[in-house]
Amino acid sequence: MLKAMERSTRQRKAIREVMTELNRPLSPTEVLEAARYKVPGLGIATVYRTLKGLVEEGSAVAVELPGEAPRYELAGKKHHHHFHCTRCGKVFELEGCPGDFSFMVPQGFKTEKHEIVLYGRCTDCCY
Amino acid sequence: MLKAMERSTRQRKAIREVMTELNRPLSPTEVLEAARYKVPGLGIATVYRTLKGLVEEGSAVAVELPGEAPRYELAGKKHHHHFHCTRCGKVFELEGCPGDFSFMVPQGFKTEKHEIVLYGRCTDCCY
DNA sequence: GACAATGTGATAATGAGTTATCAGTATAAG
DNA sequence: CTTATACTGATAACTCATTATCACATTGTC
Repeated sequence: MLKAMERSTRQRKAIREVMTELNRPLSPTEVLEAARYKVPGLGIATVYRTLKGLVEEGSAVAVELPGEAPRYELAGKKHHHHFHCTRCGKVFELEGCPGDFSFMVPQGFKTEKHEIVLYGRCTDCCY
Repeated sequence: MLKAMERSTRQRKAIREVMTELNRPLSPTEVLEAARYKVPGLGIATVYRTLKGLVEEGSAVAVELPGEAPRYELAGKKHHHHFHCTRCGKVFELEGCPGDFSFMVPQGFKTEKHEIVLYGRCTDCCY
C-alpha cells in the first residue's frame, strides 16, 4: 500500500496541469518534457512517483497500448478508445464505440470488456 | 539482416508443429512448454531464435496485446482479432470484424488500421 | 521563523524479456 | 562415412522501463 501524497508541490501541480492541458494519454517522458516548461529542473523519478500516486489515489489511469509502455490519462472520463499516430507517436482519445462485439466470440466464451486502438495519421501529420 | 534458416532440425519442426496444432498466438514460453513434449531438451534460446527466423521469412507474425510481451502466430490468416482470457491468460483468434471505425475519428485524422482485443473467460474458464 | 517530516533529483539497482556467446552436436552434401 | 558448417542449449549479457536509495530541499504546522 502506497502512502497518499500529502503535500502540494510545484512539481505535482505542474504534472497535473500538463495532464489536464494536453488532455491525451502521456508517457512519463512526455509528462517530463511538458512539465519541465513549468518546473525546469524536474526529474524523471518525480514524474514516475507522481503518476503512481495519481493512479493510487484514483485521479489517473494507465492506458496500455499494444507493444508500448503505459501512458497515463486523467480518470473519470466516460468509456472511450484511442488513436495512435503512426508518424508522431502521440496517442489521442476518441469518442464513440461500436459497442457490441458478442458476434465475434465463439460459443462458450464470455466477454467482459474490450479495447479498440486505431492507427493512422493525426491532423498534424496529414500533410 | 538475419541469415535465413537453412536446416530442418527436430527443434524447428516441433516449434512449427506446435504453432500449427494449437492455432492461437503463443508466447515464447508457451511454445517452449508445448514443444518440449516433442523435443524434451529444447532450450528457450532456440525458441526465440526460431520465432525470429519464422517472422523474418514471413511464415509467422508477432501479435502485440496491451501490456503484454509479444506472442506469435502463423502468418497468412485473413484479417482477424483476438480474445484474451482473463483467467488462464491464453489468447485466441476471433472471426469477424465490425469493419468501419471512421465515425470515431476526428476531422483531419486518417485511419490506416485498427486492433480490437476482447477480454473475458474462455470456454475452459467459464465454469 | 523554526523544525519535523515529506518531497525532490541524480543515479544506482532492479526485473522481465530478449539476444549474444561459445563449446559441443546434428544436419546434409559429397 | 566424412566433413564443413549451421544449429543447439546453457547462461552471461544486454535493453529499457521502472523503482530504490540517499543527501539535500521544500512544505506546512506550531
